[in-house]
Amino acid sequence: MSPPTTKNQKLTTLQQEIRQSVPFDSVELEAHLNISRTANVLAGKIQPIVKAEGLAESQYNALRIVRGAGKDGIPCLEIAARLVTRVPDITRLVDKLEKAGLVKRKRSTEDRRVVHIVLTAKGRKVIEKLEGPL
Amino acid sequence: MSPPTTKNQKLTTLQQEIRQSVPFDSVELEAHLNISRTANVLAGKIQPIVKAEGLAESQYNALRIVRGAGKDGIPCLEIAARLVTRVPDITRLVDKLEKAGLVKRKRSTEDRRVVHIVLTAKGRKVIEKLEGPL
DNA sequence: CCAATATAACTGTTTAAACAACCATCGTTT
DNA sequence: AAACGATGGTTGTTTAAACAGTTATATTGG
Repeated sequence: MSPPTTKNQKLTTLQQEIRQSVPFDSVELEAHLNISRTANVLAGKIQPIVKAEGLAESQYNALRIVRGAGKDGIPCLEIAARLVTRVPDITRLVDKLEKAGLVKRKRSTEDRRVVHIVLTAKGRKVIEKLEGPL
Repeated sequence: MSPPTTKNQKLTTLQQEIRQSVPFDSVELEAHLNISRTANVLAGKIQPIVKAEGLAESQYNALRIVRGAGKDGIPCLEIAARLVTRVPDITRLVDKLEKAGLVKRKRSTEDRRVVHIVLTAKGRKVIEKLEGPL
């Protein structure tokens, strides 16, 4: 159905680029696909950089949040709340960061339910090392 | 993208919204986070709709591509190439669609390497059912 | 004060994504 | 036509995401 497109053709819209022959049901849906695609492309550029330090993108974002919290640290759930993408399992994400020695857990004394996450020196070094390439 | 207005507080930038105290390293990075976040929010609205039919978003997108291919079907890898987000494991994605009875595999006679994916009547019905809500 | 409810974090389990290795078939070269 | 590399799909395995249920502490209402 789609006419054979040549490789060097100039493509302008997403519909052309993915050779979609059927019009989108709605402009909202098309917008969403465009945005998803853009996010995906950008993620593809960032992933290999942070991966060089053994981090996934969400882990790197979490690490930045922890750094922003300062030396008092930040409660676990607050990290999840601030992450740009929803992460339902912040515990295990922190597990990995802690296992890598980038953060450490500190049980709060005021409210013994909350666990504050604090950046370690190693964690700071990793973030700073990644600042340039990113 | 228009900043969402929450109950008590007017928020203008992503930095404020996620209460990020540290400035972003670069505008590119901030842009990426904005886009990722937008994509994530939109995905959160679409997911529950397609999930009602037992589909993940990538599965739904793949199903739309198969529909666009018409009755001759479409080679497996061509689906992967047209998907907006990278899916390295198109085989198992098709596995699930086939198991759900939404598509069927058809080995090509001209080139016995390629497998054409064809939409079933059930698959078409599911797509049409989802067109409204989406 | 005690029961009830809410909150913060953890754990178990299922499902999907990511990466690599593999098999079958085709086109080409000699 | 036999050998070669390229292409299209599949399979195995590791890792992360998603969902639900559990524990421990805090807060609230009677």
